[in-house]
Amino acid sequence: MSDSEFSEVRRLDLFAGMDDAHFRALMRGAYVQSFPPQIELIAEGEHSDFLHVVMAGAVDLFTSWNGRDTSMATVRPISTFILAATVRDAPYLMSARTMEKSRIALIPSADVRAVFDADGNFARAIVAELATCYRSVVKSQKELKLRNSRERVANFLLRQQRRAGGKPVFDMDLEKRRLASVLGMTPENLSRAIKGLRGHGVVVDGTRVTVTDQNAIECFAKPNPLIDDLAT
Amino acid sequence: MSDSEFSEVRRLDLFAGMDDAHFRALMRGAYVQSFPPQIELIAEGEHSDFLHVVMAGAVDLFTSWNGRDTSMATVRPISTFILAATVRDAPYLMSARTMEKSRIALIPSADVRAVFDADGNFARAIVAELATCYRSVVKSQKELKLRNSRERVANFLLRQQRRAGGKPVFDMDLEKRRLASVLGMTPENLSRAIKGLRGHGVVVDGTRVTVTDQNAIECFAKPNPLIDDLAT
DNA sequence: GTGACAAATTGACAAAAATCAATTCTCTGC
DNA sequence: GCAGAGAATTGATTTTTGTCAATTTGTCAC
Repeated sequence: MSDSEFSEVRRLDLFAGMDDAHFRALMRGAYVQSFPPQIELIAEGEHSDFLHVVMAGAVDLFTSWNGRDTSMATVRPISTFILAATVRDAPYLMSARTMEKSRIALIPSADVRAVFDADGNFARAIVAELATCYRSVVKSQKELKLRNSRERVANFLLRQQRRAGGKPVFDMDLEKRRLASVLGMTPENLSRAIKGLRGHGVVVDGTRVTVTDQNAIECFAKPNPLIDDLAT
Repeated sequence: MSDSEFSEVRRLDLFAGMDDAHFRALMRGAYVQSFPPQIELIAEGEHSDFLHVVMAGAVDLFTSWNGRDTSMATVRPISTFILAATVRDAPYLMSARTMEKSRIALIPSADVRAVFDADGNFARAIVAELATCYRSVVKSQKELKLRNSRERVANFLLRQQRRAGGKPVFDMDLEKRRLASVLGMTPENLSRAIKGLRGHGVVVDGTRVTVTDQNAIECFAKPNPLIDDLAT
């Protein structure tokens, strides 16, 4: 692991507050590896031997059942995934694959659990992280159950706009077929939903989104902080 | 709080391992209250002042948006809810109401956070509980995205059967309109789905479920531990 | 640039699910 | 036991979503 990577990991909320000796103990067993695109990093059902940290690139968390599959989330730098499986010492509920060339740090789960017992700050950070993850799945579940597909698309675009700085023109940083899967619909339906939003002040051309009438789209989407705010 | 209630709370996974002095400190500020059915205990968006523990009865966690609403989960004794909001000191994402006459213990959130800092065992228990909650929402989200309504009903019945001891005849302990909402469908559709399962070895009469062909229903439902196991 | 391949779009259609209206059933309180 | 209210069911219909097939668009290696 390079020095700059080392300190990048160190700065993560999860590790920032912990004792330096403990952090170094964690990193001793860790290693960083580069993966090409479309590599399956973990498969659901496997036992969780490592906590993963995405240093660069992007990772898709997905799951399948009975021949169908669906994207649950995208993990972008710098953040961790499968923390819950690690602390519970339980099998992964989701599979993970690189979406692009990615650099991943792997920290042995056993070390995470050991240091957790020794370092109160780390324990607190884990609690905060888990609670945040939990709340984020709850929000996404609320969206799935309360909104139809067009509403989900509209609100996704508004969230994306905010992430991109709030300007009326911005980029979807996501392949459409994956977005469709994340939003729980087919790519065909996503196409139609996007077309349907033209009447509500949004035009999408390829990956470029233009909000022609901010008021109209917000009026249609009715974004709600208890669903759409990423932070709280 | 009565002595028996006190020790019931004490025995919860969340509190079982913690120091006795800390537990008593937590309980000092806590109080227990009885509520009639259909009382709204908390409303989404409110700030989380108390960790709630259901001692008796049942509580429905639900959420609404734009005039629609949906049940997210049912909390039965003895367990806590809204732990994530408490530890994050953040607003509730869901509302809660009693489904029947219920007895609820209320523990000030500030006390929970304070004792968390002082008691390593309690911190560990909170992490375990949060990770479990997180994984349970992930499972439920997987079910929503990967299964159609009839499959969701079939798997729900199998889960319920297991909870009830695995015998071929058992009770759904849930009102059908609420079950429909939990499973993300309308009551009308639930009715039809149940009728459709008659061809797959299950008959439902009122609240009584009879599995006439265990093999057939399992073959149709294809239950999966990574979705349907409550524990892992 | 060109060809090859994957992604995105479009239209026609099918399936799933929601809605609406009308009963029927099941409690509960009297 | 009976009335009334809410829950559950049923049928008819509409809306939403998914599926399939064909076409267009975009991207990347060469």
